[in-house]
Amino acid sequence: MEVSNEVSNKDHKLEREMREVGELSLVRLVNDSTSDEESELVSLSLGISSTGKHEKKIRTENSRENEDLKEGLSLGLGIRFDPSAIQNQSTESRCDGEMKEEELREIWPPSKVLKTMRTWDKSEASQHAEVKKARVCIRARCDNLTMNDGCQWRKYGQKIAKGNPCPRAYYRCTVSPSCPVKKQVQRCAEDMSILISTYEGTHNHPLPTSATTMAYTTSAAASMLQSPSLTTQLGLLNSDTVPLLNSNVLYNLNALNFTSSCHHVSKSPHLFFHSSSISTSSSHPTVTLDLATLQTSPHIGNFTPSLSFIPKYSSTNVDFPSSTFSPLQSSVLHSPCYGDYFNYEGLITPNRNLNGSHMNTGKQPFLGHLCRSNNITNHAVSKQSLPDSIVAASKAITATPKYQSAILAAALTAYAGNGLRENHDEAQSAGLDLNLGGDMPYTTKTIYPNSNASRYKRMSFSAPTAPKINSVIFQPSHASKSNLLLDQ
DNA sequence: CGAATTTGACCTGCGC
DNA sequence: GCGCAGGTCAAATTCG
Repeated sequence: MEVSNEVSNKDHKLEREMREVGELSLVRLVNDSTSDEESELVSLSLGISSTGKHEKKIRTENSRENEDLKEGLSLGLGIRFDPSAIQNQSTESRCDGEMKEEELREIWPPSKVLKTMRTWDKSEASQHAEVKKARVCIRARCDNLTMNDGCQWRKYGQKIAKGNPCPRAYYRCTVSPSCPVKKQVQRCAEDMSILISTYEGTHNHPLPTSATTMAYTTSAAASMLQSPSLTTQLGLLNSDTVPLLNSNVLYNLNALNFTSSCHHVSKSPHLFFHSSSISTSSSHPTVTLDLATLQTSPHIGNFTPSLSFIPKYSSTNVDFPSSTFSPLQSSVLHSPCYGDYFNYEGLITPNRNLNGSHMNTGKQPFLGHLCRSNNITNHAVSKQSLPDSIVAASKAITATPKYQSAILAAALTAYAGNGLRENHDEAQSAGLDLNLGGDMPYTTKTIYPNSNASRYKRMSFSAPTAPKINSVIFQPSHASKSNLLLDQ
């Protein structure tokens, strides 16, 4: 009995470690692909929450085990971060229709086979336990038990977290048994109608079209957060560039495939985010995207955020000049594309351009996408040409290699959200199927509530403790000028 | 009957 | 070192 337990524990250890190695390798890949100068980024990314010593250990482990992992990881790597791979994937799903769930399952071996792969994962992970993964937290009003992000999840645990009477459910991505992505779902204590979904990790497998938006968005947000280039160089950012990066994450987030009950979001013709935040808490750096305060206000142009940012990697406070919300962000948010990201069923519109041809091969500049989206008009919103400030911002960013990983992440997000349909009628006239995104149903059924109180006898219901985190917070303000505060 | 969920037990990290 | 809280495991249970 003891022996079998020991073996079992070793298996889990291996599983964790294998997943961790996958994450680290992926981080390296995305950085390598951005520029020649990314070697610095690689090490910084790896070192986000680890010491140099640990980093060294990771690399040693990686090289030792790399050969065995190669096969298991190569597919996911290519699809995840290689733009051409993304293009291929997208192209395939556009040409042949959405990659069906069944097809995905055929690609991956049965769970029993891949259980061995997970076992692999664990041995590495335990050795790299200190390497904390970035998380992307999404708050959205949703009546359903869970937000439909297009992925398949399997519940593996549930627990009451301190300060919230609602149980937190733990899910694992089951599209691929070796996928390291996890999700936590919990109701907001203050407002039970708000569902808080926290994503961790990056998918290492092909995703259903309906899931790509979330995947790329969370990936981009996480990359943004993890990018030392962004967090260490904030002194070079201005109020245009910060929203520039964030806008694309937020922009793409609006394509989330909410279930129909999330009408507050899915039926909104024009969406914008009241707030998003980045926290770099000691345990897990987290990007929080708040969809719960979405509004359909036509006065988006008045949206002026207050911004505070305390970079994790720098002890130096940075003062940003006051300014209104980035015109680029404003234009993006105003974009008909933005509003039309949801079709009338609240589903993601396909990644096609107005001609029905495939868009964005992954070689187009990031800003190009944004400019193009600005050209597609059909709504009664003001059209803005790209202001000089944005051009300046783009120059500033592209001239700074250290921003490139963040840009890449944002660009991937843009790719995922590219080729939006102008509206449903136009799509139909073009002979397109707007529902290519499909809607992979959840396999989970019950998350909340849990009546078994005895299980949580240790829980306490004290008020949430004051955040000890550094944060970036975008908040709406009706003041003429935004407040850019820095404190630590 | 296999797959998915539930839930008590256990592990781990962190603060004191 | 201890206790707490978050997170995970895995046997039992439920579901389709």
